[in-house]
Amino acid sequence: MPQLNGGGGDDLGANDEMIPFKDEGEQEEKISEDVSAERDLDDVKSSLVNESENNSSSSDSEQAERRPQPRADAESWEKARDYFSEALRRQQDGGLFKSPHYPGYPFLMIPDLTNPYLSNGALSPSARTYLQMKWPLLDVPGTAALKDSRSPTPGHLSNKVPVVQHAHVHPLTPLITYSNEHFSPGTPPSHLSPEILDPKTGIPRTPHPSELSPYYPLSPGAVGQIPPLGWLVPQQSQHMYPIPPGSFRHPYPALAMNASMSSLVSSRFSPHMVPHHPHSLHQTGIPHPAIVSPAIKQEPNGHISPSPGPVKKEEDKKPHIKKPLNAFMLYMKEMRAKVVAECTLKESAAINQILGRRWHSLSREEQAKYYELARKERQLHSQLYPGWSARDNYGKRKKRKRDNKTDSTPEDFSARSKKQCVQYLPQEKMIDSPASSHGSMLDSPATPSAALASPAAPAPTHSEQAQPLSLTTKPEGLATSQSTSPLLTRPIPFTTLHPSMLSPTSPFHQAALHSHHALLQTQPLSLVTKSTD
DNA sequence: CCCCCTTTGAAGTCT
DNA sequence: AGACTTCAAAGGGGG
Repeated sequence: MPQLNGGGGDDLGANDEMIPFKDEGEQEEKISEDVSAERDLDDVKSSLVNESENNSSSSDSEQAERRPQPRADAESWEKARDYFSEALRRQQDGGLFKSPHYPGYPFLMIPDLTNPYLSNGALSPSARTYLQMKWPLLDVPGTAALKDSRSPTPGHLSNKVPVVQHAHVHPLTPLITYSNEHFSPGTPPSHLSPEILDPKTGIPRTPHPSELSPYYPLSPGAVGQIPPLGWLVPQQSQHMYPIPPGSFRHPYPALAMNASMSSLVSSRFSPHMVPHHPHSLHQTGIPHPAIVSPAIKQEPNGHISPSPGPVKKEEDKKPHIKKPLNAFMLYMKEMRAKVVAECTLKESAAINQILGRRWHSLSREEQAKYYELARKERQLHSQLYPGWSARDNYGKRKKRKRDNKTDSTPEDFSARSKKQCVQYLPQEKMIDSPASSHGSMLDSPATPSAALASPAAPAPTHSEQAQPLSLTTKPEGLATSQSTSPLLTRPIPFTTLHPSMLSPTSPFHQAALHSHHALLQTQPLSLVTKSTD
């Protein structure tokens, strides 16, 4: 489906829907402890949120305080800051960036930069750069109006991804993201090309034929717009991605990057996805993270073939293109490390539970950021892989457990996983739900967009269905148990909009208002419907 | 060694 | 149209 929201305002979308807090109650029962734990996490989060809301550049500093970074990084980081400052100035001066579309985006997402879990606690400067570069994607305004003046493209982006991106990236952009999970700890220093190391195995791999002939079904236009690999070059230093000879280097990769690039760099762009080998680069020179070479990726079979081995037959030809990440996934990637840092537990399942809750506790704006980001990713993905369909990946994974989840005792898992976190927690009162604290959920994506014909309309599924039902995955018992808690029915408290959002010029402003209203209107309905169950 | 678990969301298939 | 399935990330646990 074409993503027509080019227009933009609707991008934020997602607001109509409210995200119900499913299971809150149940979960609590199961994991009351967890709740408290969550609180703790929420604290962390709230602090982050504040930062973001303040939109101050303090975040980095704050983070720095929390986790002092290695000196080496400090320098580069410093530079980065300068750069951002500069960008910010431009933004303000030039007015190119009306108010931040995503006020929250900024610093809040950087979490991982200093996260000890990442890269052994020290994200290489390059990594930061990498992150910075990624950000632009987010910045891509859905609206043509926001386009960079330099942008050659017409204002109508229609269902095309705003490929043209702005050199001037939002100053904050860099922060975003995606973590560095790909920057595996112990990632080889600059001279080694991380991209050629299998993240899991750490085994250096030679560019695979499949990789060599990357398949970038980019539309001609898109391709043309994709700049050379300059962005791969770290700003501060060239540690990270060795650029093939001939590649041009731009002093400010981030600035030079356009939407396409940013997307390329986006979340899934793991270094290893970025072949340093000249051959591995597409003419565009831009690998996409979504593409996973069967040979390399430990896919379904779980086999990892470090060795390029035989040129994989057909499979190679058709690399596995991953689905674009959804908003929550993006959030997870970003926040996981943080959560992990907060808790001793490392089990992803447990972490994910927490993340799920935190997700709900996010303010609408915050979630909106991710929805937006996800939307962009999808757009980009669709552009990059026009013919790709989610269906293509069906069956590639090992068959998933058939919903037997019900039998599995999640409690077990939760219980034990939560405990570890609990230790940290202040054990304050266990609030019913994070939602209650924030007001919750609300943000579901895009309903508005849906209304607007946005392709990505976030399925209302969760928001609405989930509520009382506690959906699919949850054990039935839980679902049925108290489902209809007052909490769910609670009107949305969420009234706070960040000032920046209120900027008349900000698309977000409108979207926010729109969504807010929509939300208010819709919520009751959804509640009603749900509660009846 | 490989799947499960767990989360939400998107997109696919099925009824 | 609505319900249901699959997959996306992640990484410890367990068979």
